[in-house]
Amino acid sequence: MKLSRPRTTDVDLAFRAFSDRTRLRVLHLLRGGEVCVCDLVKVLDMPQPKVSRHLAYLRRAGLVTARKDGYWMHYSLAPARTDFHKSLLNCLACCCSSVPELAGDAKRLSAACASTATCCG
Amino acid sequence: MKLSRPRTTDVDLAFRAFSDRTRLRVLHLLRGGEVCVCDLVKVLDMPQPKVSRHLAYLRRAGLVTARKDGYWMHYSLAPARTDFHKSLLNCLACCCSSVPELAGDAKRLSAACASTATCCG
DNA sequence: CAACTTCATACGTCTAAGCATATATACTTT
DNA sequence: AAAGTATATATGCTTAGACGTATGAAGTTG
Repeated sequence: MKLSRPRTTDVDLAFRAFSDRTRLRVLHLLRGGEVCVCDLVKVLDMPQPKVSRHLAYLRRAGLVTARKDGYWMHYSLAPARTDFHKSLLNCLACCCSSVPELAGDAKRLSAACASTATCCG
Repeated sequence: MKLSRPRTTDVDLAFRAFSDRTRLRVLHLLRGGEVCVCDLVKVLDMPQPKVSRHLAYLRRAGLVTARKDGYWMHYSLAPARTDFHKSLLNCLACCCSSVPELAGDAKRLSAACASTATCCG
């Protein structure tokens, strides 16, 4: 007989989502409003499939929502429905100074969105 | 040349700590005050080395502190020094209803501490 | 419709991490 | 000091998950 492992809850999914550096960076970038995948790829300087894979995880965990617009897929933070979700987003707001990449990410995102060579421009 | 991976931060350690069901249960049990390892073992009904291993993780992540008293090692939640840490503990408080084991754990802990066959008694 | 762009997913590989078991350490009691 | 209790760690195994690469699907433009 196989040992029954505990059912995976939203809480598990959420904490696991936050425990990967790439996903944490994505979530942090989305705090300023929706961003399309191509801009995330530019800002994070990572292969597109890697970014998409992490976005899929965040979607499954209910942490982000996607909106399709022509070529582009825009992602945003899902509105917090529970107190737990709110606290989690609060953690996100608090960890800027402790995670080295976050400041640079925010800067590069503004730059990318200001440029004309982007879906935002 | 090897690809340099990002340095692991306290934030990473903390989120990873919370993303394991066993550690989440331990942290939740400690919310009521310090608990010794043998009681955690009873309440969680897990092999002692497993519990100790997770406690070691939580100690390294700065989330719990240990106090030795004769036979027994008492663990408690580390006081939150940062806003991030506070938010994280707040998540812990919010997720009771979403994680099925937590309610039963709390009950079994009271029972264990009320019994005479324990270090608390 | 053919070429091109954006994004998602499938596949195989490799590493991180959880587990059970065995063993070591620290302390107490006799 | 010998036996017993509580806790920590070491070892080997197994699985989850992150990665790069290749490919597929959806939409746009000429």
